[in-house]
Amino acid sequence: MKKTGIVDAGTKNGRPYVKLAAPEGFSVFKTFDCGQCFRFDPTEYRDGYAVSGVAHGRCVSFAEDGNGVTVIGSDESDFANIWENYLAFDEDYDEIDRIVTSALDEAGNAVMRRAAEVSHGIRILRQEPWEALCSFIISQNNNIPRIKKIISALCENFGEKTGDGLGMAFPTARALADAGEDRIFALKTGFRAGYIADAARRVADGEIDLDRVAAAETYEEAESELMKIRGVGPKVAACSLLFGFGRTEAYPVDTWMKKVAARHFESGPDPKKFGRYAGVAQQYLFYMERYINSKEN
DNA sequence: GGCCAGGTGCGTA
DNA sequence: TACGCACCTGGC
Repeated sequence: MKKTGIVDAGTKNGRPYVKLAAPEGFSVFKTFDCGQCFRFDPTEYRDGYAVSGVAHGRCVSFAEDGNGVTVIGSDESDFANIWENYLAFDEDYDEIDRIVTSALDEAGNAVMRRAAEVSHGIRILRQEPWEALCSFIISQNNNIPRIKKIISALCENFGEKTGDGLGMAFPTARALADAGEDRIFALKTGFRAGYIADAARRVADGEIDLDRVAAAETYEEAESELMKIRGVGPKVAACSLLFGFGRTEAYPVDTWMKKVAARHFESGPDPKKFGRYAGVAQQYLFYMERYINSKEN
């Protein structure tokens, strides 16, 4: 794998930035468009594409153009300590692609090659566990614009200002537990208000220890711990584990993945065949299906 | 007006 | 164990 490195760093318009030699094929657009995170939006960027948002309690922008990727709002130390890991730059996606496109039978591999091609450049982000858990509780029976709206409202009401004062961090479990179900419901969370409150209380009280979930030996162990929370079923647990706990073997099955199974496979792909990269395979198939769907409509 | 949106819990067979 | 159905809300 080509080594990721900083090729330039400095300050522009009062904000630090680092310019990267990013891994070949890394796509800011696809990574932040594929539905894995809800706090980033496209922003104006000359000669390229950029998203801005908040993660790990910091405001940050990721910009891509013909020359590479720039992280705005980050100095060299933040990049090394936070964003390099957030973007999972230590993962070798060329190798992962080889694995997920050769795990099935001939027909299945052909589907996977197509999915990997359409999705080329997506990286599974390493988001904060609590934020991911809470976000995917909100995602159930919901659409992306409204999920983003609700999360933004939670941050505005119960989050703390980011260090640079430019944005609001995702509220802690304690903050949401203290807020209580009624105030969470008031932000149009609907029937999910009770779920969010339950999750917040259990996490804040230490009844559910997210560090222990992260350190769990087996997937089943981590899953069953999360599923103690009201409103967390297999799908929400899988999304949380994949996007918030670094469990790349998690394989969330939602309505899109059911469409994938019906459209492209005799009997849906067996996630076990993809081993510890089932989640990446899932994300590729998911992205392909949504891509196909957007072309048809 | 009814249906759907990146599910889940609950009641019923 | 395996269904069907309701659930808040907003957009079409």
